[in-house]
Amino acid sequence: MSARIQALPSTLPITTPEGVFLACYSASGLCRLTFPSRARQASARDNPGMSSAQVRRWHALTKRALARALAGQPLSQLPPLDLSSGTDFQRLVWRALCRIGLGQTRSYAQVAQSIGRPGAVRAVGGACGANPIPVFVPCHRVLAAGQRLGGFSAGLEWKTLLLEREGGLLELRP
DNA sequence: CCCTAGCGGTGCT
DNA sequence: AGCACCGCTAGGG
Repeated sequence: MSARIQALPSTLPITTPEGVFLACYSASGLCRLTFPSRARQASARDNPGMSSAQVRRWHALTKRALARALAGQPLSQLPPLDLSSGTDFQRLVWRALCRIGLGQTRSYAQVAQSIGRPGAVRAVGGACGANPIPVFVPCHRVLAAGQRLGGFSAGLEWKTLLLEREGGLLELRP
């Protein structure tokens, strides 16, 4: 019986002025961040007492960085991001998103261009929607052509809020 | 504004 | 293999 201390993904809450986010950690880092939702998030807190020292350290970084992001400030140090859940294409897109700086935006077409798949515009939208770590992997900085807001799976209010906080806000047409 | 066609990746059968 | 989604886009009423 291997005393394999299985580092089960643990999900921990983060209380912010905007509501309670949930951060999920795998053995290799932050693997998911979910927006507050009016729907119950009660069950999501699995084993708060069972998180390892490392997870608690990562969580401290996540909390601080999220607070800064919501204030429109540059991120502080992040925990390692575990993006292994994605396909090759999705990870390619997510890496590209990480190169969009604070206060900047790109179009889905520009992102597609930047990863050398100029035709995969729509697929880029799909990959953005599959982004497991929004806010830190800034999928909200990708707009539709003509500075239109485009979509956001977690709800367009979040996309708008994040863009407003980052100040890179122009006028967008709904 | 609306509609349409074409697009690439993903997931389900 | 096929098919139906899509956070898209360009082009044409």
